[in-house]
Amino acid sequence: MKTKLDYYRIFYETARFSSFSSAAQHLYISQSAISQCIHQLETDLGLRLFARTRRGVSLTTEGALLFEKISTAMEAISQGETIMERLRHLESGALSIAAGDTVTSHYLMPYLEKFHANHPEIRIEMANSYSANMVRLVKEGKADLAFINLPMEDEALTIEPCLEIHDVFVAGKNFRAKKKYTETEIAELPLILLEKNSSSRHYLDTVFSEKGAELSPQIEIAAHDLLLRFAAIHLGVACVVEEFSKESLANGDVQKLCLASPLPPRHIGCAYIKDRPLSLAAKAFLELIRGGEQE
Amino acid sequence: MKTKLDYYRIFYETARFSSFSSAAQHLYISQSAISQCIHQLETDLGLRLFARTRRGVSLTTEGALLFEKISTAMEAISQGETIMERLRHLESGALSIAAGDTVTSHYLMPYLEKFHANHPEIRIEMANSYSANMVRLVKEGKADLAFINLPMEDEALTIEPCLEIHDVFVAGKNFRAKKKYTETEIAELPLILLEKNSSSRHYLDTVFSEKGAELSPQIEIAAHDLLLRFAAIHLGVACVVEEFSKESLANGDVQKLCLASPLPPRHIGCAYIKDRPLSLAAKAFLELIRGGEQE
DNA sequence: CCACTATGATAAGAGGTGCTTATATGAAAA
DNA sequence: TTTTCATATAAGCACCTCTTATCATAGTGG
Repeated sequence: MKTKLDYYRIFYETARFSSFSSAAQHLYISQSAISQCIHQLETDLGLRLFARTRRGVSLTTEGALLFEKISTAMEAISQGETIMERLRHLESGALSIAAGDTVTSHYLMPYLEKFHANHPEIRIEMANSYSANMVRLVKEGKADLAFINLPMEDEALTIEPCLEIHDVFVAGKNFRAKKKYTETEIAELPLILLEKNSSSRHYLDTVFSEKGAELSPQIEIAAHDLLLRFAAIHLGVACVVEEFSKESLANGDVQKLCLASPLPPRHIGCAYIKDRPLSLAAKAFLELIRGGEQE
Repeated sequence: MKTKLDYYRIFYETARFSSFSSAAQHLYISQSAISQCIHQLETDLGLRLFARTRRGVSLTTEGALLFEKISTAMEAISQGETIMERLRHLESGALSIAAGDTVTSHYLMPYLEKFHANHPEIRIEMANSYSANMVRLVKEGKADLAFINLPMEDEALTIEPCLEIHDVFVAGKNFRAKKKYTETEIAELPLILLEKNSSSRHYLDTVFSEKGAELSPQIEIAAHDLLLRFAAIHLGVACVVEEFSKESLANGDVQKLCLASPLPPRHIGCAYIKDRPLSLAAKAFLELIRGGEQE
């Protein structure tokens, strides 16, 4: 049971070549080595494995039985090595990312596209959820990376900010905006906000209540894009992320309201388990995000 | 592709134990050895295989993929070793014997029975045929041993006599036998002989023609046992092998005719390929035949 | 028929590799 | 803190595997 495994590889090749000398050539070792190796194997196993004939060797009944098993073993190992090779060159593998819809479509999309272009054979798995849930996915190893709203603290995670975002208030184009709004004035507008369970909303409420203003929106919805759509048709004033609203702002569907003191910027961060190496695919994707030169 | 295979075994055990130190204990080597080995593997493959955590290690995504393959490899090898072990102790394998019906039933049977009793897990395959055909089976590796009528010469075969047999003439119990018969007298009797294509018949013809007597049997048949049956019901005088006719002779169904000069003894021989080791099972069976002490 | 080639077996020796022990490092537990 | 339990690293040695060289045998070819 403690026979050198390397002997089996030699046995394998020798059996395939039916010759000590040609196997030796193929393995770049001397014929003598093969001879000794097989001899050793036969001694260890207590069985004759090869019948020595004038022209090379041939497997005995017992040797043939061993060869069956060793073949599958060697093939499995070879497969494993091939897989490792491919993994190393990112020609295979999987990338599992957890991120909210908004972040995915307005931020990650181009990176995903590029990553897929660079590594078309890597399967990309996206998981959509709330921040807390995404963190859980990462901790359970079900996702490599999670893109979440900061701030977020977790002992077990490395969290690095990757995008600065700005919360702005927008209204439809016919809305008559004042030059500047104070927090209190904003609070009096007919607001369209995200639902209370979202971290963005939670953040917003916190900021405003610190300024002594309570937000009581007329409309609460779950999707960022709908905020823009609702604002565009003058259902109210929405608080959106400027970076995720470029299109609507650019084509004039909505206008941005000026605040006396703009809301402090927030960050989108990328979270992954601290003491566990990222999969190569995840590492590569992270490099892409960071703006590093991709291989 | 030229990574030391032994490393994979260490990798395998380490992965199973999720710990360098416990794997080390289990493998009876030092923890340091494991550490170095895994490090080497990771370097060779260019991938991280284990995530080092506070309590032991765990496979990375890539490591898990490798482990799948290495597992099947290690299991295959383990199976192979088990098979070899069983073969060595004759707890498994096959024994393929070529022999004629008569030889099988009157000579080999008790050996086969004993062999099977000793090694119940070895499958016994019997091939029935004529001598020439049996020799072919052995040469083609389709039979380990062939039991044939001697003399028989073949460069590629080792042929060892294993049973001396005597051709005798027998008649039914009512047959009035003379004291002694000469060859010529025998030739004049109503003979029952084997068919011309059998080697026994060929031998008989040769012997008699050397004595100047031609045999022209009244009845020719293919099976030895039928010779006895025909002789018993007084259809004529049969030439049979004494050793294979003990029963009929003993219970008086037939009587043996005395010859002035008995026919020279022949031999049954066991033939096997000269320059190819016998399978262990065949070797063991041969030992049994030779009367050697079985393990 | 004898040299020549190709097979594997054997002997002896060198080199290298994979162990060992010892120590470092780091994090968690006490 | 100190202790404990994990892995990492360093240095050196012993063994084991491969090499070279030679032998042995048999088939091949001129």
